[in-house]
Amino acid sequence: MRYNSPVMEKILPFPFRVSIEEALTIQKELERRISLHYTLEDASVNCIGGIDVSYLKSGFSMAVAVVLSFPEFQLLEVQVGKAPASFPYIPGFLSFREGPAIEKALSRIKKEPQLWFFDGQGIAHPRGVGLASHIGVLFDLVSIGIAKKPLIGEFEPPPPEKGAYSPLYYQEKQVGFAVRTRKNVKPIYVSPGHKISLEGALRWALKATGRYRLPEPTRIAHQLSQKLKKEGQDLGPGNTVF
DNA sequence: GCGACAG
DNA sequence: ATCTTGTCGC
Repeated sequence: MRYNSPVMEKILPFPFRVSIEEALTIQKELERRISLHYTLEDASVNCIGGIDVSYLKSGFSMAVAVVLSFPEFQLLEVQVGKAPASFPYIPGFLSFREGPAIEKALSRIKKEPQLWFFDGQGIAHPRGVGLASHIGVLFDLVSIGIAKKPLIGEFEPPPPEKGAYSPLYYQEKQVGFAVRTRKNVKPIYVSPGHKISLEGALRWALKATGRYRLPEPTRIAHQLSQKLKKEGQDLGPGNTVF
């Protein structure tokens, strides 16, 4: 796992530890590098990844990255990354709070999934660069944003049937979809992160969904994240920044 | 100014 | 996200 060098030339050496002003500049730089072109070869996708972040009493954030086989959804790899949660949570700047831990977890992944799922927005963001897009461009990954709640935009509630969806618009443009992954259950908000199209993101979000509201990658990552935290995993595969 | 506001 | 138990319903 390495940084997308062209991007890093612009935002090294501290991609996440920045001021709001610098964060805005970085987001602008990353946004222009987002690709919404679908390049995945569906038949060759046999591995998908998911990342979720939880917070520890210690003030650290812990990111859990999981790799699942596709379409079996068997757990193939788990990596953990911890870092001080120094940047505060500010809607529109989540990447800067969770980025450090995510970078740690991603850097330890050995098996490379063809597609990554993030718990947050992709391009459905005030400046078009949500968590999935931000990390996607930074690490040159194909990514999709899977959010449990909308951040921006307008949409009509999709029909209460499993698989139903409606477009999510923001400033005249479609930036994602409100998707009903289960009958009579609240929808999730799907938007492309990087190197994938709107339709591709929608299709893969549904293909990666099993019997639960959330797609398997982020669902499993979240489940493990909560489990590891509860068991006080201050040891294990995860180390610390600094 | 008021309300909204991923995790 | 996090603080927190049981409980109603598909």
